[in-house]
Order: sequence, then structure tokens, then C-alpha cells
Amino acid sequence: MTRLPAAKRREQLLDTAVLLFAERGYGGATTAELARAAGVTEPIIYRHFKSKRDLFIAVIDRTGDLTIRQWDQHLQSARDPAQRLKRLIGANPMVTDKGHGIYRVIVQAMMEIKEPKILEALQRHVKAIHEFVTAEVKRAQDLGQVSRAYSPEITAWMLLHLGLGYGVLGPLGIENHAHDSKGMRVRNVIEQLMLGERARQIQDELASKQDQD
Amino acid sequence: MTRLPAAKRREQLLDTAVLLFAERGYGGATTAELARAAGVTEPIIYRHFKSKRDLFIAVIDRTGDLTIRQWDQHLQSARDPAQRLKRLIGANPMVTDKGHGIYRVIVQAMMEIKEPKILEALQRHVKAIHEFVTAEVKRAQDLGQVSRAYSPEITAWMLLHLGLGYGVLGPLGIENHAHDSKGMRVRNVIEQLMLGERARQIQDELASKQDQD
DNA sequence: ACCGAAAGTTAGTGTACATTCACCGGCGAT
DNA sequence: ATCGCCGGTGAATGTACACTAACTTTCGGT
Repeated sequence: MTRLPAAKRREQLLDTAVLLFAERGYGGATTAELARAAGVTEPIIYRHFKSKRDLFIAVIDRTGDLTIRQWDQHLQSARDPAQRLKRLIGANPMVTDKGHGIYRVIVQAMMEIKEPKILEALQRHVKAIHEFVTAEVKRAQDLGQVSRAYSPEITAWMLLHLGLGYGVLGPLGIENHAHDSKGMRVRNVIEQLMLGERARQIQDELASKQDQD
Repeated sequence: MTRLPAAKRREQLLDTAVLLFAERGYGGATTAELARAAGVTEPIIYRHFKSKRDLFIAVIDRTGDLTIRQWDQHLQSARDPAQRLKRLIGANPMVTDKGHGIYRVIVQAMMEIKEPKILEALQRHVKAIHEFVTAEVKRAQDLGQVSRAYSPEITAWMLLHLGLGYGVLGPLGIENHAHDSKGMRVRNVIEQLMLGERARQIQDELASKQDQD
């Protein structure tokens, strides 16, 4: 309806595509739907992108940056590195409202990898996130807030794997997923392990005064 | 070409479908390809399965059984529960030659979930595997070979998440994935954590006499 | 030897969807 | 005032693919 300059329309199409892919998946989303959601007709899509696949690649590159920026912002208000880490653990972008749709698309892309360009984009993305988490862990270790038993790098990989696994299985809605009959949650286990040996007592103390995070 | 009794044909179709789905993905594989690969014509597929989706569900269910049977077999020659667990950790079906193709498809399905029937199949699958791992952990705990700090259930979830995350990121071929600059690997960390506090020393001892696993 | 059921085939049908063709209208530079 | 460019549309087009109807061959039991 409303006429837009090419650059704006392109951006808008990408915005719309992210939402649509998140909801329907790449395969499930149709160009007709995308056009309708964007308030234009199909040929417009092809004015801006060579093909649906091309559009998909553009979406991935774009969401990579976006995700890390969102993470950064989310951690900014934390008091200290330990708190930041707790938030990091609690704010798995695969599960939070903002991120989970986007991450569905990214993991979907990880499972396909037909184009080397997509692979490269994903490698960049994971590397960036790993570096980010590594830096967080290192900071907390330097302040003695986190056990130094393992290197920041390996700890960050563990966190990524755990978060990814959790993010994949969570949406399946499996009964008793990620917790046991006593109400223990994987999240708690991770925090305890990361915060060192005394962590369990600390955890117990915190439990009674209703943790804000 | 060669005529087969229904049961055999059904099995053969499933065998073929696993390979094809692994290679092309569920969406990418066509019924025509499947028929050709199986050496029959398309209607045969529909004699044995109500639909392509139905076939996929059968594949998922079957892979669940298969994985567990393969694990069972792989673990059988281990001396004790602790050894079994070590093997379990080392035999991530998402990474082994046999499993990795089909697990890519399964994770793909987890990211899409269009049909509730597929969702159910996936839930069954994950549940079965979780139960299996839980039982292994419990056995090792009962013999005091594994730290009782966390319940078998929660420990099993951690292992599943870690394995899944590792299996998703591994194929991306990221530099330094899952290990740090000192050569420490996530696998080692998991083993150490699971085997309790003395695990590190035990690990060191074992390292010198060239562990067979 | 025959017949009925089981296994298989040929040749569609219908449709969902990415992609394109041919045309339209308004706005800004001349 | 007008004309060409650019953002836009309506209506195909083609094709890939799941699924099916109707017919044929083979096999095993009597």
C-alpha cells in the first residue's frame, strides 16, 4: 500500500521474514505469506532478493548481530560478574520471548547447511557468542566469584552446549523436562557447579529469601 | 524388482528412508526418490505407510529403539557402571557415523514440529533416551562410583543437553570447538564432574596408562 | 491346474508454491 | 506539462511433489 524507498522496504521485508520464519520455519513459510504480512505483493520480494534462499541468508546474517546485542543489553544492568553469569544462565536466548523464534531459525539453519555462505555465517555467530561467554566467565573467575577448576573457554563451551540442548528440548513440552522429582532444575545445577563448592549452601540461603533474578 | 513379503519390504523402506532423510532432510527427500532408492514404485510406499509424515514417525520411533539397542550393545562389554557411563559419554549418537545423519533430521524435526503426531514421536524418543541414561546413572550411583550430589534424573538431563548441544555445534567445524588451549575437552570435564571429587586424580592416574576407551 | 490374495506397476490428479510477465500510476527533474 | 523512472500490482506459469485409481503379475494353498 504505502510506497517505500527500496532500502526501507528491504529492511521491512527482513523484519517481517524473521518473524515469519520464526513462527513457521523456513520450509513452512511461503513467499505469499511473507508478502501478505509485509503488506505487499510477491514480486516485490523478488525485486529485493534473488530468491527465497537468498532472503534466508540475509536473515541469518542479520539476526546474528541482533542476538548478541540483545544479550549484551540484558546483562548490562547486573551488579557484578557473578550476577551477570547468573543472568546469562537464566536468560538463554533460545527460551526467552525475544530470542526463541530467532534461534529456532538459526538452529534450523545449522541442521541444513546447504550453502557454504550459510555455514560461514553460523560459524561467525557461534564464535562470537563463545567469545562473549568466555569473557564473562573469565571476569567472574578473576574476581574469585567462579571456580577456577576449568578454563573460561571450556566452561563457555559447556554453557553453550547446555543452553543449546535445553533450547532444543524445551519447546517439545516433555513431562519433567530439565528437572527431577524433587524440583531441582538444570539451571540450579549449573549455577551450583559454576559458583564452586560452597554454592549449594549459598543456593539454599538464597532460596529462602526469594531471589529477584 | 524382487518381490518381498510385506514385513520385509516395510523394513527395507524404513532402512532406505533413514539414509535418504539423513542425506536430504525430511523436507528435501521426495517420495519418488525414496521409491527409486528402494527399488520399487511410489504406490508401494503408500501400501505400507499412510503418508510421508507417517513414514517419518515410524523412522523416528525406530531410531529411538535402534539408538538404545546400539548403546546397550556398546556398553555391554564394560566392566562396571562407571565404565559404562564413560562409554555412554563417548558414544554420542549425534556424532557417531551411524547416528549422526538421522539425528540431524530429528533435531530438524524438533525445530519445526508442524504435526502433533510428530511431536508425540519426538517426545517418546527423548523420554526413552532420558530413561535409559537415568538408569545408567542410578546404577553407578548405587555402587558409589558416581557422585550422589544430583539425582539421576537431573544428571541425565544435563548429559542429554550437553550431548545435543555438542552434536549441533560439532558439525559446524568451528575452530577450537569443545576444547580449550590446554587440550581440555568437554568430554573430560563431564567425566570429572560425574565421577565425583576424586575424579581428577583418578583421571590423572588413568591418563598415564593409556586408557583403552 | 486353479484361484484368491498379496505384491507390484503405469499413468495419472490435484495442488501448493516459487518465480515471472506484462502492465500501472505517481513524483521529481527538465 | 510531461516523461521516464521506480515502486507497485494482477494474473499467470511451471513445476515439483504427495498421493491415488485401476490394472497386472506372482505365489502359495487346495
